[in-house]
Amino acid sequence: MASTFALVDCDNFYVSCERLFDPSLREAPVAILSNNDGCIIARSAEVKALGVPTGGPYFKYERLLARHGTRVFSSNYALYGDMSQRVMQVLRQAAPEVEVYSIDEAFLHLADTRAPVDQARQIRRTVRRWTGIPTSIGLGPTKTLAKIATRFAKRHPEVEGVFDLTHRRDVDALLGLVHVGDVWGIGPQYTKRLLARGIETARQLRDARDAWVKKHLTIVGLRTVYELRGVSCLPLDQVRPAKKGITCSRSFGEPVVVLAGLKEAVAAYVTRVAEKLRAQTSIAATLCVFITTKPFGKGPHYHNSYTVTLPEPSAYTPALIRYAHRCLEKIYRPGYRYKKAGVILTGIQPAATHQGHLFVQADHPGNRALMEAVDAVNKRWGRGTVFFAAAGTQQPWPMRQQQHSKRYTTRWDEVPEVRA
DNA sequence: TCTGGGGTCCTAGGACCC
DNA sequence: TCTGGGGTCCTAGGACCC
Repeated sequence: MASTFALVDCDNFYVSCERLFDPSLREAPVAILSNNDGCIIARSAEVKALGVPTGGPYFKYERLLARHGTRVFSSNYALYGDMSQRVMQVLRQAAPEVEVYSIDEAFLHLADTRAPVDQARQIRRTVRRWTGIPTSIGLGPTKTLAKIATRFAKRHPEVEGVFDLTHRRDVDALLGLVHVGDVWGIGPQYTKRLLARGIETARQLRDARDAWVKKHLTIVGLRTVYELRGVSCLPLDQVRPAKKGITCSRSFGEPVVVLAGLKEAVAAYVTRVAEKLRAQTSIAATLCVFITTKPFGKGPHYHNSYTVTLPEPSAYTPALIRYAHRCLEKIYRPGYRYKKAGVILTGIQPAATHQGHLFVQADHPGNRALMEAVDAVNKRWGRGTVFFAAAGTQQPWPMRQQQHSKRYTTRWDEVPEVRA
């Protein structure tokens, strides 16, 4: 028997997290900014109604938002990550099979296949009661249709947060109303191609010719089309696979010109990716560094990257910093105003199974013990308590984060206070 | 003049997602 | 003045091998 997918999607997740800990926000328009306070990445319903798009640059909308009394926050991932875990924990108790798809979404297979809507309502109530986070839930025979159902649930308050798209007749009618660019898996480029072909709705996409879709949208697009037809091609992935690449990159608050500044930034990013690498008990075989002046601003642009294969896969921060600095020296050109740099680790493999190289001692036991000690201290006392001198103490490239809320749930000194 | 063909591996680039 | 960051997968093309 074909099973039903449920997609649980938190409503305005970052905004909901902020509102949870500051009740004065509940009636106010709220917007959350990206790193560097550059873009608007989450909006309350009021802000959406103002026509402010996701990803819109903050400086463009700053005045409009202020005029409507919008409360604006820098993103607080410590808080959102922690709240996300709480929501997912509730879902795991409520359903036998759960795929955590993103920080604010999960696909489920429901235990009781007879009354999925009742069950979805129950899950929604429980998440709300135990975590305070509001959600919407869409049901469908495929993930792609469940996505569309969720969108509908969010846009039509009369369905009270749950919409069921498991019945054929409903699907047929609804797909005719969904713009093709709003289908999961159809981005701006594919939308352009489809519109040029006269395909404007999800229903037209569903009925498109397989051969044409495969040719112009690849096998990925064809899977989407099958999913729209009710043929499930994207299974529920319950176990999160180990990461294949780990990246840390940042735009600089102020452009960086000198090599020494870039070196400090890159060392800090290496520190971060190496932490993530060790947290999943892996080692990396390849390291890539990139620097760029793009994409905005006047003047000559320069973008370059350099990739090294390590003599032996490693998760040892000082060694990785050394190689990253060598990469940087290869690509650095003086005279440019660099806006962003990043570090990417690939060739990731489990630390346990690695067969050590006889003559390369990058990861001898002393190094591993040192990393374990550093990670333990930073876990206990907060990230960055112990760090490598190469990452600098001045940080000439600070992120702008001017409107940070407190880390209510993860820092003892920032827990909410209750006054009698 | 006429000079194979198929398989594998790797990488860069492009598309998508939240 | 001011435009995020971290991922995934697929394809095409080149290198290399037999």
